[in-house]
Amino acid sequence: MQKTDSINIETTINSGQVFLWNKIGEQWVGIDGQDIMILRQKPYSLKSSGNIDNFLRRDDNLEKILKNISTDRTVRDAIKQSSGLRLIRQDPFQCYISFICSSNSSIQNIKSMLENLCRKFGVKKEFGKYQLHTFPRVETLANATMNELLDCRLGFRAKYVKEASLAVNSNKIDFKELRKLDYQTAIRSLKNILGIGNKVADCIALFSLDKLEAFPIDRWTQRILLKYYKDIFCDVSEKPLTEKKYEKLHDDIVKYFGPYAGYSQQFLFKMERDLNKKSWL
DNA sequence: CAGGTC
DNA sequence: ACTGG
Repeated sequence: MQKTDSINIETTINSGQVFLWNKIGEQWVGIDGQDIMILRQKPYSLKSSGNIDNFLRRDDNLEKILKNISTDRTVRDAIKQSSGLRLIRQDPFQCYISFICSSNSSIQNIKSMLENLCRKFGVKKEFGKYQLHTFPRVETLANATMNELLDCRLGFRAKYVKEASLAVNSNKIDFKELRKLDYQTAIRSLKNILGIGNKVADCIALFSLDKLEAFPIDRWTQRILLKYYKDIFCDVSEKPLTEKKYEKLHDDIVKYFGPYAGYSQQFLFKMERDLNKKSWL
């Protein structure tokens, strides 16, 4: 069991995993599916209408995982810089829609799109002294019209969100089943959905389906690989990856970083964005 | 140009 | 191609 006080809430929220969070005074208030969470570092307090231990992956043997990925020097430095950073286990539907919305967008804009969806399709819920809209239910989003989705400023992602919601509503996508499948099979299934490519599938797999070998390769990850690992992954560049190059690179990455590669990616991503002074939520 | 995808 | 900075 890990120490409860070793979680750095701000670092964890501000690491590109979650978007529907706001800092109100000293508290971070966020939405995970139908749940509302209120997290505070000082004095330390974690409150949730749902299961906070599940959200924070308290079942992970963090000591073992960090020790495992620390064999790489750059990852070891990244862990030191962002101590208390945790991987989060998100509501799968929210995670799925969130990262479909993430394509070719900024963190601030992704947050805005998701807030619009919650305001329009979510249910008002009270928790503590706060009242906010939860994330839309599958059925609600599946029944949304294109115009309603376009009103949420989703742009070309509107049709992806519509199709993706219909797929879940019809059980073509079943998160409980995907969770049981191995990484490759789950990824293949997710990629059948319009709007989900390799990178988005990896984010969904890592942040909501317990696939710790998922290693989302985006622009930042490519820069990281080029900057720190060019001798290990020979043909990396800044150019967009083709389908096959992504898969080949991912294979090599898992061989190098190991079964907890996704944890490595999270620390590296956080480190490099902070280094370049990129803003979060 | 933005944590990509079709 | 949407959209916002």
